[in-house]
Amino acid sequence: MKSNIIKESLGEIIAEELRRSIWKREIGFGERLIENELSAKYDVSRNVIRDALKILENDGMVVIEPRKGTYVSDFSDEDWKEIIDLRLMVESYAFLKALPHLENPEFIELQSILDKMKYKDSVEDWMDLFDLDMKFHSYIVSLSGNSRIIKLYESIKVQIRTFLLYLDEYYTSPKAFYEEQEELMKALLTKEPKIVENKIHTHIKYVEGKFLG
Amino acid sequence: MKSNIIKESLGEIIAEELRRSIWKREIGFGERLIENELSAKYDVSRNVIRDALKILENDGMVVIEPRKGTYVSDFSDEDWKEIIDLRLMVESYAFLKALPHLENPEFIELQSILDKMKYKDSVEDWMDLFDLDMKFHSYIVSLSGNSRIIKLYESIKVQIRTFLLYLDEYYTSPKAFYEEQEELMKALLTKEPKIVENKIHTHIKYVEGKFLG
DNA sequence: AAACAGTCGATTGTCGACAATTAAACTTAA
DNA sequence: TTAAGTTTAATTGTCGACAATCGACTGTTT
Repeated sequence: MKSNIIKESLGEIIAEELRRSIWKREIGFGERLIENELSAKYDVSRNVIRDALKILENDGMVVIEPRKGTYVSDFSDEDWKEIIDLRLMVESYAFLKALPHLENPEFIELQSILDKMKYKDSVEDWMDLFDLDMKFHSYIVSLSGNSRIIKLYESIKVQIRTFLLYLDEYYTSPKAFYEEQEELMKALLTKEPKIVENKIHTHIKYVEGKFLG
Repeated sequence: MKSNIIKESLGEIIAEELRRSIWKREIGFGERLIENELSAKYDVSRNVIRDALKILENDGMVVIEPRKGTYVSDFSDEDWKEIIDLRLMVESYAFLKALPHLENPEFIELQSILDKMKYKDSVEDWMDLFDLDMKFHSYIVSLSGNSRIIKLYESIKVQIRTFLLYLDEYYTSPKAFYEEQEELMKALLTKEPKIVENKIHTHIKYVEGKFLG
């Protein structure tokens, strides 16, 4: 059997490095990124760096101003609202499309994620909790069956991840967050489109409301 | 006053050239694109070509297989369905968001597009008709106010344009198409979310149905 | 003949160098 | 002093060359 491993490109690796740097706050919002510096830092050619920056541009993490320079996105409240709205649009759609594919095996998978969340109940577990939350949502989107929407969601996830990172200062109750998730699960179990749509709507707006009022 | 013209990159120009080549059927679906050949043909470096190909990859017009090669997307019926679904998702959402911004000036703009469509009633005017249709939809999406969704729609438009191009063999009644559009306009004029949502749904599915059953 | 390994040409990936552009520092003139 | 023009340094855009990889072809072994 021929192996079908797609070695990811160097650019993609660097892009992931940069993403992590932003998430670790080693790189700040609005900061300018100099191709030469990154080239030296990661010991790859500027070409590779430029590839990486274009990848980041695609998922909205940086803004490239031709002939001027590249800057880490400086998200405004308006940006966050746009992102959350985009998420809401995609998830509402994807969840409804996923409903017919939700059977026992899928529910078991979802429940296992939910179970893990239950014990991440201290503030230190915050990020773990979010990662599990994203995994939960991501899994359902993947069941929607539309590869383009799944791909779009990957890009949204990067931005949501960034949003949550900066949200964590404002957020204090993992318990409440878990209960929210549990309610979403209950809604899914009914397999009633109307119920699911309403729940996903309030679920996402709930997080938005915490930060953006 | 400092002029703020953003000269578009060479890569973007080449990408547009390639798009047109595909639309003019000079390049076929599934065809392999050799960087060196394109580099020679357009008299730019391979670097620029690679930029262009990445742009096309982003809006789904080509598939880049790392270390293997780049191929023009070979859309299957399943792909077309995905694209139409994606369009439906975005337009449904964007139209509802646009409703509050639809006032007299906007309706006048829309009506003027509609008027132009009315006289494109022969089969030869087919492509003009589609372009006007896209302009109509695009204008409403732009009123949604979400810059990310507007950008996403730009990419969907490229694919829709490709779809319609290959649909035109199957389509024979500009008249019916215009009447469809007129109904959508009527729905918008009510400014009733439910009515608009239903109409946009049937409107898009109508086109899909013509081709994909 | 089928399965495998080795070779070779074509193609993509990566690099360093140079050109074009920008923004800042510096002059000069009113 | 300010405003406009000019030089300069830093940075991005483009290029051609070389390295790595892939797939087809060839020959060898069983």
